[in-house]
Amino acid sequence: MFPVNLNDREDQVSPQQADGKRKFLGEVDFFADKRRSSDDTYVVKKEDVEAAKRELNVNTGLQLLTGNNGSDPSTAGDGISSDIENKKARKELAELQGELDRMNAENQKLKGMLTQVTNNYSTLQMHLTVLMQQQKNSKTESLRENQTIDGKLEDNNNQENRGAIVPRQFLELVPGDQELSHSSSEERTLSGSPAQNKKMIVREESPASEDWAPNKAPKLNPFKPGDQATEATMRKARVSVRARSEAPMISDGCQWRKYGQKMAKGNPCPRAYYRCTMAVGCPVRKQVQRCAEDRAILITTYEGTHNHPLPPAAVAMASTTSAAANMLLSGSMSSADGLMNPNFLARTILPCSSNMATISASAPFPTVTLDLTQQPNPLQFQRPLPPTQFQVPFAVTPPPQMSQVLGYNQSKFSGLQLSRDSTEAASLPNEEQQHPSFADTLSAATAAITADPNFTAALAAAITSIIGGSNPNSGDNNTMANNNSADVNTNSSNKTSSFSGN
DNA sequence: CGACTTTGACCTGCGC
DNA sequence: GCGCAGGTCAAAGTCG
Repeated sequence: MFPVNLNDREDQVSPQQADGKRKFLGEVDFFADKRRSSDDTYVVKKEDVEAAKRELNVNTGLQLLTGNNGSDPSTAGDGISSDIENKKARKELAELQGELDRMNAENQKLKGMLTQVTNNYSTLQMHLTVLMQQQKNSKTESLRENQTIDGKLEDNNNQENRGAIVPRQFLELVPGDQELSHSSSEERTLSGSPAQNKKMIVREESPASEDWAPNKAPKLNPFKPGDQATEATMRKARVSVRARSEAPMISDGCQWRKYGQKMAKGNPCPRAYYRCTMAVGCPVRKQVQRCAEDRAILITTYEGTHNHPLPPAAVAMASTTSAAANMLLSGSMSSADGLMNPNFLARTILPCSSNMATISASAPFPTVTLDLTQQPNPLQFQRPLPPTQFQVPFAVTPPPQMSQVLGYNQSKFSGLQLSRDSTEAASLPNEEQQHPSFADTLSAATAAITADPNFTAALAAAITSIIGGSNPNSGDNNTMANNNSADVNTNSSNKTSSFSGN
């Protein structure tokens, strides 16, 4: 499959080694005489080569077919010996096939085990999340009591609480030092997802210690000077999600507040700027813009990492983007040219998807693009990319996690015959256990993305389960349909027509 | 009335 | 230094 330059390989051994190899392999050194007689001239006559081949009966064919082929000139006219060889070949073939069957069976078994382990891991993680949440709540209560007794204990308790902030464990893909640099002990409650039906208590940053700051102030984390560069780079790293959606914005479980809109050069559609409002001082921002070539494609670019607990639905997208950004950065930092191996990243992000993961090295920010618009349509593979982008097509294989994706928002896609994850599917009625072919499934998924922007978050949830093991099924659909009321397109595109000269 | 959006102005970085 | 483009601010407007 990979072209191998034999000459290059030959170059890797010394002449002495090469000579030894040739003797061992029974090869002929066409250059030996020439080398001996004339050190500088390596002229080989074609006749010499042919004669040498005849003499040593060198077979340069690959002989990949082991079946009996009567017309094979190499065996013609050698009846008895060819029969023996054929039998031997058949025997070897049978052995190989047996071996292949064994390996296939083992492979299937391992796949099943992997699926089971993944599911168990997800379940355990959810349990852990809930338990730690409860523990954190109780600690917060005790902290409040301690504060009334002795204010000096606050720091110690904060230290403890840092370890107890659980929901962020899925977000801890970034260096942990940016976590909770809060100086304020002010608390507020956030309504969690209906799935958890709990109140999540978060420490709220005072404006003075705000992690994120406007342009005028440095956007760096103030508490650990040594990691400012890391934090700055982390903030710069971006994850872009391309999704086909008629909705103005994909729902990712977070609350966003629009703080600006701008006409970007080269795109008649305006770009909207959103800031996460789930916690004061959350540095996460996102940009939403329609694709210039195809207005049905919504490009959402995330930047930064949440510094507060998130509902499961938001965890999915947040950890996906965070993981992608982190991997991008860790890779870019470790490679000389600032680019990591695109194959590695892309496969890590979407290891079993037919979608595209694109890494852009274009300045100023390293960007990972998760392209969820890719359909089984070969034309889409011809989409031109900027020269600084790599595009990695993935083999279409039906991953176990895919069923999680497809089942995530099943209620929204009635009639698609999608199953939940493998463990859940076992308990479903028969008609729900029927798995569609993967091609159908993929088409359905694409249709679902097109039909409902929430699906994008569901897909991200599954991606997350691949990356970090969080359970996308833990999300409640209701949390996905959050109160994002901003409308880049309806408002803006109407205005866009008046901006058309731009 | 509070939360949110809109939109013009401003700031910053970059290329020339 | 200047102009441009991206990004952000903040006052005004809108909405429930």
